[in-house]
Amino acid sequence: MTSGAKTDEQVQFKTEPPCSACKTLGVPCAIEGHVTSVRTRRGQMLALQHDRVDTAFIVRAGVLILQATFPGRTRQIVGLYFPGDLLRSSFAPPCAEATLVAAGSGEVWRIRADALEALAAVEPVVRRYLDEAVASRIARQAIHAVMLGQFDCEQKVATLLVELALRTATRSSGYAVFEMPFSRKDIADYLGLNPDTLSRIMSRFKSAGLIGQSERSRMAVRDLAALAARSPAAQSLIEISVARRQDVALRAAV
Amino acid sequence: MTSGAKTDEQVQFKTEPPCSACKTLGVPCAIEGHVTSVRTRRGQMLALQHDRVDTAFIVRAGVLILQATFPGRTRQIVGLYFPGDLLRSSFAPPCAEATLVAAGSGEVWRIRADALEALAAVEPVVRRYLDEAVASRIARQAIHAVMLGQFDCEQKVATLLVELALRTATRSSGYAVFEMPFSRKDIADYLGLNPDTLSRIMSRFKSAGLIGQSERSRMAVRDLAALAARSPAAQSLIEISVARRQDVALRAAV
DNA sequence: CGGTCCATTGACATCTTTCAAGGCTTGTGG
DNA sequence: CCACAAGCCTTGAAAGATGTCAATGGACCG
Repeated sequence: MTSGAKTDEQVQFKTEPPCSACKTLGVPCAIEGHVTSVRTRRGQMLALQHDRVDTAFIVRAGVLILQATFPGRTRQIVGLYFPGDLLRSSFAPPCAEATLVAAGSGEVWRIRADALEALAAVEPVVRRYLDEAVASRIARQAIHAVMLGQFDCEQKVATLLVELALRTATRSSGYAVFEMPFSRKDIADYLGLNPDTLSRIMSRFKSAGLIGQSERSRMAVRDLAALAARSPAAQSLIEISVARRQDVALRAAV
Repeated sequence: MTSGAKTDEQVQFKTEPPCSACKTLGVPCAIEGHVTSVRTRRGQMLALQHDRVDTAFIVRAGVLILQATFPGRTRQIVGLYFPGDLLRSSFAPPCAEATLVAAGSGEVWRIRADALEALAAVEPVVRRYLDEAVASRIARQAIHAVMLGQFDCEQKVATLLVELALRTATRSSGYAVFEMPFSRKDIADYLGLNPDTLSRIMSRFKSAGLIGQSERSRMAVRDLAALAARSPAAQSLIEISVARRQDVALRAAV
């Protein structure tokens, strides 16, 4: 690690036209000059506490997994962080072996939480970004909780597929195709199922024509509407997805 | 509702010695002059969006329940809010019939989110309170997610009892006694169980001597250590509880 | 005193996990 | 280029846990 964490005196007011990254992710470019950029590859662990201080991570590309393990139990993935999402080390529960792992190759910005706070104090755009990122995280965790507590296994899988499709899919000849940087075990640990059960559901979805044949690390959703019909949370996820895009468009227009 | 929401011009800088409420809950008293105080009684619903604007709630006494229901499923309680906790309407997932309900009698401060934000901009104490309240909420939701996804039903119940004991119990002759402002169904909906199963677990705990005979809306924990031993999350909850107290003590000392 | 709501408990059904075997994919080394 | 090994995924059968339904009992309220 050559660049190290930025210190407070480097934080200063900057006004620039929105860069392309701002337009697509909603992350204020004012932050860029103050971060350490980290490239990730599949399975790479990121230290949550850097130099023992509260640290913030902003996902630029790829997906981050925040997982927690309590003694005697298998791990639970408590959150998926997509491009534009923000994560702070203080989000991780104490005493829970919380770790942050890259699901696939990608890029992450790292910045000391106090430096980010200082930026937010002088840049209203940054403040708004922080507020929204945090509120949307809590709302999404709430959806995750409903899913874990109330959905049966088929609904859980449908919900995840809809979420991933809305987040990262590109359309190609009727299919919504997206990278699947998770192993079966990862998905199972996110949904609170076991891998065998998950495999059964996937097979069922395949034979029902909802998804295409899996090509290892890539997923092709054939009938997103039918999938959404099986997920009680679909409407909420769509709403969030729409809100995010409008929000980004709005910010880019400013 | 006679007082109505505070408007922006009412927000101004105030510096006072910490009041007793600050010392016990960690909520900066600078906020007090700008809030609408609401008294609650059991089952009372609080409108999440007041006058269609993002609203913040700060619990002063009692417990608030944030619940969400997706179409075709029973409700899930996604969070319990104890005295000192902060809640914003943007924390509720969209399209999910999210409602905020008082679990028992108590007091809640209500303030427009933008007014609170303006306060935080000029009062570092308020800013720090907001940051910590939000981070601790996310961390607690993560613990909730692990519980919902990985714990068996006995561990879930043990976890809730430990959490409530740490939050609100008073010791009396060896027992940790606390008010139980939740019905069996409330608890079941928080833990992702059904009420019948929950009842069985409670009976099992009673005959094992972990808890005393229930006296309707009051719980007496007989052997907190044994209960904690059955909850993989006990250590985390204790940690959070200790951190909160130290934090409050620290702030009161300033 | 009777009614209503909530909690408890048993019997049973269902869903999910567990365990084990086998197949497929991927990467490595000859 | 092929053979082989390792890991992951799939699938069946059986076991276990949890949910469902229904009956009963108790507390609170009018």
